[in-house]
Amino acid sequence: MAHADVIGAAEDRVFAALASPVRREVLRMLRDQGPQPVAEMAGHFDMARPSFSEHLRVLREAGLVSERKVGRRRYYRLEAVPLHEVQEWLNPFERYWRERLAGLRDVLDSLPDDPEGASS
Amino acid sequence: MAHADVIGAAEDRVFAALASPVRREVLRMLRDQGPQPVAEMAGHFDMARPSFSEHLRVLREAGLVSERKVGRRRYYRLEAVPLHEVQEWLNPFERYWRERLAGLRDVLDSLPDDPEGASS
DNA sequence: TGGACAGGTAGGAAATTTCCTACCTATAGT
DNA sequence: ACTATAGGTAGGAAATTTCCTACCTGTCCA
Repeated sequence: MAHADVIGAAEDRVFAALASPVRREVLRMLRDQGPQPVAEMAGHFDMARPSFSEHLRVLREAGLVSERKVGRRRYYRLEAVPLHEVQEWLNPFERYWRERLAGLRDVLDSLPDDPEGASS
Repeated sequence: MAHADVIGAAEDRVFAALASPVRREVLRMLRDQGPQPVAEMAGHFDMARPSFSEHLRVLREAGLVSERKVGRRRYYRLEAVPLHEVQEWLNPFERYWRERLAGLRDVLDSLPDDPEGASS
């Protein structure tokens, strides 16, 4: 069935989009500061404008952002629903890291106090 | 401070590791079927052995799997804690997709019933 | 109507990823 | 010791990603 392939391809694009630190930072900026035009975001990155445009294209094709034209600006906006799909992918793993974190906490609790952090 | 860079680099490696459908599938297999030797997992992929080894290396360097030698086999095991860090990255976005999903549900509720799903 | 500005596309170089074949190492069994 | 098996490393081709400079389009404003 082709439907599952399309879903799968969409999932691939979302995970691939998140693989870049630049693109994750863009999502964070849109989350914390709301919709913004390109120049506002691009100013935070040491990168030529077309390179930044390319990152926006990857985010757009993953469905993670949308754009709205206002005059000669394009406001980009966070579209968070695909991130929900990522979380759903993660959910079945949760019990495994909870086990591990619980085990780690037990070990730490059994160590002598060391408020200064003597590691190194 | 170098520490944050190291943390950042670790986060990068985890997200980059998740970008491959093959590697996500490996994590799922280790989750659902427990620790397994390489051949058992590799059999599910149409890929030469060294290519699969390379995927395992990426997962190892991201801290997402560990290996334990038993005879001449190496059992790989899921290490889920880095996935917890992914979930923590995702958490601050949750309220945005919840808004969206709630909005979508309202729209769907306002549509006439269509049990057969008429979308082609 | 002519800049100037926002932001995209085109085309290409360099780096990285993904896959391969060939080969090496370590362990098990005879 | 010899051979087979598990799985890694080496080296390289092809595809993809990431960045660049140059240029184009659309909108605003004088």
